[in-house]
Amino acid sequence: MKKSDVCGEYALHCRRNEPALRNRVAEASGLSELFRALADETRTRILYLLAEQELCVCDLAFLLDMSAPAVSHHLRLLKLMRLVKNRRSGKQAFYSLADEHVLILIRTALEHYAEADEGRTDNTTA
Amino acid sequence: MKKSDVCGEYALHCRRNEPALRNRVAEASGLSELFRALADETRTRILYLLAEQELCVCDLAFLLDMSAPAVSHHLRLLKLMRLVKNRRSGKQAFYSLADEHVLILIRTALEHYAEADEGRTDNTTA
DNA sequence: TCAACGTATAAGCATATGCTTAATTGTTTG
DNA sequence: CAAACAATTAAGCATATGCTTATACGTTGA
Repeated sequence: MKKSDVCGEYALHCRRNEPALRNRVAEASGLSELFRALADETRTRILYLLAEQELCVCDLAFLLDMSAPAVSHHLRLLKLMRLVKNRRSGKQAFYSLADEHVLILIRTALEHYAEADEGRTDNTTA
Repeated sequence: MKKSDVCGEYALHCRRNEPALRNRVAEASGLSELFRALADETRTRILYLLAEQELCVCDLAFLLDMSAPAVSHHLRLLKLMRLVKNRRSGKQAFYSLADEHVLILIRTALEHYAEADEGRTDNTTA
């Protein structure tokens, strides 16, 4: 895309603050990676379950009514993003939350969700 | 999937706490929807930019070096999730953050990211 | 009212994501 | 060592997501 295609290249409101804004773009780099790990219903369920107590793969498979491979697959991603940690005890692998950031994220999301629903009384608009 | 496939159906650690855990599964419903809105690099960039100042579509298109339709498409989703709001001024539509939840989410994610990177000194493990 | 411009929507395509089944690894126990 | 079991990994397929281009909408100003 050519920059000249937008807004005639002169009437931009961002121009006077452009350096700061460019910084923002750079700083946000990689941010979505973490959110992508949270962007799946199964994974948020897993995290919220682990917030209650440590669980093994088969526990999760049972509670979520899913196959063990599917759960394992999700846990792998969550571990990669440092959202969960695990310890092995014999044949089983017990997973738990890696830190409290996950809780903050989930709690904030729930809050937002609640407030967003309030505002949705006039939901006829697009 | 049959429940009897997992862990022999008797040795589950979650059984004594099953009601609470089932509750968790239910409560987490819809949580991922919000995170999905944040699970895209372009959208996190947009939000982080709007955290700096109000901007119109063409500003964003310029700063992100993207087509206006693409930006508009993302803004639509963000608005739907109540993450941004907009006002019109003439031909232009100015977007800004809807509330402070977004900032908390982004800030927490950045924190987590920083700490996760620290722990990544021994990155030979899986 | 017509042309120009900023924004929004629609259709179509390429890639990404998540599940399933099947096979593999690793640990315990006979 | 062999069998059983929990977990993981791999391959394959269906769906979802994000971009592009083209088109439509809405406001401004001659």
